[in-house]
Amino acid sequence: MKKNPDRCECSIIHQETVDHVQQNMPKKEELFDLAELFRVFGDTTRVRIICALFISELCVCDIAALLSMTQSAISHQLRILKQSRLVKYRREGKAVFYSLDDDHIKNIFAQGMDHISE
Amino acid sequence: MKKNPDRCECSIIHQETVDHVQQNMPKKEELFDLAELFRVFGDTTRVRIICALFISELCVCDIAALLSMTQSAISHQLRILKQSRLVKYRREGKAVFYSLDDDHIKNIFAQGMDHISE
DNA sequence: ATAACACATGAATATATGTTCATATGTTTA
DNA sequence: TAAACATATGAACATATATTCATGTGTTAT
Repeated sequence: MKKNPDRCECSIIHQETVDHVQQNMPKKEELFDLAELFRVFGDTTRVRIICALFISELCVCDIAALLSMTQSAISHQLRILKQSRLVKYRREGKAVFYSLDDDHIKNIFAQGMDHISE
Repeated sequence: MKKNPDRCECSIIHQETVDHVQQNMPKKEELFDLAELFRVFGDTTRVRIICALFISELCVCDIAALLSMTQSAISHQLRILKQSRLVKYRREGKAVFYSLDDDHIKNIFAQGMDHISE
């Protein structure tokens, strides 16, 4: 996944436009972080977990039962959601309850739904 | 990537909650499509292309030069964006100009930026 | 204390995916 | 028509990642 060939093999057609865009683009690192966030949303299991948590706080076993998946698989995915600061959790005895920890997810998902149902 | 073990190995703790969530969740196929859309946003190159197109319509070579990547790599990614109905294109002589074809992307990206800059 | 339960996690495996390379397609110009 | 250019695309390769399996950690109950 190298990303810096010496130069583009095409002759550049619109240098001024390219310069203008270059000057107004967000920084590469910022866009990397943005892609990283969307990558978290780009998995069916995680999307289903998030949608479930829209409706109710749930413990790990609840989610596993709901999605017919193993506790381990769910736990791994919850870790990723935790690392992205999208879910929070609280311990209650042996159980750990997860819930959403972000106000933007709902809007992002709603907009996404709008797109796919066009 | 099997997703249907015979049953969750845990005893289910909150069956009523699980039932309630199950009844109110969007359909699995719908959530698959949603994840598929976000997966498209989950790559740095595609995110950078989209951000560039926020600013200006661009031909393939312009984008390749802008991102210091090969024409081929850009072309492959544009195909994915095309298939997801996120970009459109028009031909002008030898060049093909790409632009955004969706009103939701801007909102989704703005919300995403909000999240990462928290 | 020890067994049982809920959850977390490291390693391994299978699959998905982004880039490269070679080449094909479509358009313009000589 | 042929050459040059811009773009598209199939195959190969390398990397990323989701699930499984085995096992570790933390809590409760006996």
